Amino acid sequence: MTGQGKPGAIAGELIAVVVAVTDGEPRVLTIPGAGALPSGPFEPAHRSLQAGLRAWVERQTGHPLGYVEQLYTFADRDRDGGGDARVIAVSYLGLTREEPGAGPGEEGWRTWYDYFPWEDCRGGPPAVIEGVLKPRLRAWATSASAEQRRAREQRVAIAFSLDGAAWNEELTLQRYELLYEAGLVPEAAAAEPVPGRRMQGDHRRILATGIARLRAKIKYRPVVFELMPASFTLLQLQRSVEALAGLRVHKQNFRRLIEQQELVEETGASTPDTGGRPAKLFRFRPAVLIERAVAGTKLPLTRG
Amino acid sequence: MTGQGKPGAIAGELIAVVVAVTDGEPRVLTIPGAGALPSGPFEPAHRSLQAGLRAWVERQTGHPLGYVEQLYTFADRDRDGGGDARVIAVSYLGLTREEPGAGPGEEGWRTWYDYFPWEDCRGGPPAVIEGVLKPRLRAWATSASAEQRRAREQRVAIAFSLDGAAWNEELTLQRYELLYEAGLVPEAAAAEPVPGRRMQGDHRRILATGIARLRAKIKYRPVVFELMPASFTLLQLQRSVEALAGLRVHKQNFRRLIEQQELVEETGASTPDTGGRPAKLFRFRPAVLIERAVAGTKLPLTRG
DNA sequence: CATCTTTATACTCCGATTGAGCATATGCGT
DNA sequence: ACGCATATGCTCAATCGGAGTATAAAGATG
Repeated sequence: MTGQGKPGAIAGELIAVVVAVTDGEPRVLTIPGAGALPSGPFEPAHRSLQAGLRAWVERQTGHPLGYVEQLYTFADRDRDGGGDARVIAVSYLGLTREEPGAGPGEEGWRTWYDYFPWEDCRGGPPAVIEGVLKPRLRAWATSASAEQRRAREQRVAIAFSLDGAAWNEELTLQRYELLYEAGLVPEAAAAEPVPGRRMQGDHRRILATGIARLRAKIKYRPVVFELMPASFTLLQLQRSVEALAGLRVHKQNFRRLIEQQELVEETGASTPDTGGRPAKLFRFRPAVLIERAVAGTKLPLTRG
Repeated sequence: MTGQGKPGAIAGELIAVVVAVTDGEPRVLTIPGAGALPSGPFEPAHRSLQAGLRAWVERQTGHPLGYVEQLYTFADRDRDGGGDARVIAVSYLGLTREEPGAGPGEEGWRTWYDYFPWEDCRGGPPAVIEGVLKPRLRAWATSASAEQRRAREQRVAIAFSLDGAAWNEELTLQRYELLYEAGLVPEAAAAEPVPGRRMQGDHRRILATGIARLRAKIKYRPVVFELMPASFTLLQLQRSVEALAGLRVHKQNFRRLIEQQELVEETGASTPDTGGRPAKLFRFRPAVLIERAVAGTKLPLTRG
């Protein structure tokens, strides 16, 4: 209360959701075999939390994280065994490019839709939702008391857009939490879990947090940059955005918005390997980077 | 890297930005005399970080925090003396109502514009900006090398809307950071600090973070609720939003937006003490609370 | 070479949103 | 009764944003 209390001794842990987009697929860096996000201790030698995170992610991937953003800090009792050792875990979202041969070989990049199949709506509504999630979530809602039932039904309806509303791609975390609460994921000791690769502990939850944050952010901050190569076509840029959002967007409107914001400029070159008419190559305008870092961007992903 | 490293021993601290709106003024809870935000240790007894925060804020203010949101977690070397004891400080934003006589008397509520006079643009652009901040920030920019100079000028121009753009009320943190970087605030050991009450350590920075977050949030989440009494007039609601944003909004458009979103419903009663025609009293629609908590709200505060 | 396929790019249309102002209603004080 | 102050309802125009149409420029195919 007074700010003078003696804090109890605890340990610090850093967890990273490191994202790249390769060939139009959103990928996340994992520890191969372990089914876990990379994580490491926060050491007194680190200058700051972010410095600590950067240090060991760069050591592992071999190239620096451009954009780093704090996600969330946990210290829930049920994370650790319940013993005396409390751990404060600070999770981060980091963006990078998956360049071939940069790190020490054994990198575990994986499409994040392996973990959340229902989040990929680029080819229309995924069949899993209608076929598996919807009936099982309905059953879960119905099994509750009348009081709770309406609340559950409403939450399910909103999260999965069952009420006819447009799919809201930002609700990744809410959807995962619903599935967890309904006991439909292996992390919640589900007898018959729903499709989707599991992760150690609460790592899949952290990943969901990162996806949700990134999906929200690309709409108003120019963070796609960090995920793109030096030059690219407008369609490649669009595909990257679509990969992250898990949604298709109107091509012409996408170009209109990108161009009217003057985020990019032509390099002068063009690439013929698009299958049709060659596309002009673009690069991000360096001046805009500073400006937009603070001011914001727009992308044609409607907010519900 | 492997997630198995032994984390170093450190301490946990919780810092709260507790906000209320009283008589159309945004107020923040401080430790009287200390010039500090309330803060307390994270104890192993706490179930989670949020639970710990709620526990002692409720004990102090006497009424519960409705909305609590994590702001940021720091562990910078320069926060503590530089000794061995590293502290991980987790800061939170909490919303409540400043009800009279609820807590043990000595509560230190203060208008947050005491700390950031330049953030209150409700009566037009504050004179401090043109009279003090602008010349001194310009001087700071000019004093740099040609390379840095342009970048500084641009940052100043964006943060304080010197380029003719509309005032962006969400840039509270960026503005404070600029002033800090320019050595114009007492926390940065300024010889001749700019107006604005200082705080202990980095607490004013944390407060700026909270203000910025809240200003951004009220535009798309129904968080004003937590700050309003059970029933209120639309003008009172508008005044609260304006107090937080530090901006005036168009009255008719505000009402249009509020009503078309069906966030509120009439209580049936009306209050005559508005000075003119009596105003209808409204309350928030409980059903909408659940719905909007996830879906979002709109407010007529244009985003730059 | 004509034609088809494929992608790129330019332009149009229309409804929804939103900023701004005008007009009317309804209380109070004098 | 009259003016004042606020509440509340309505209009108008500019813009934005979603969706479609039309044209351009390559390679592939007969």
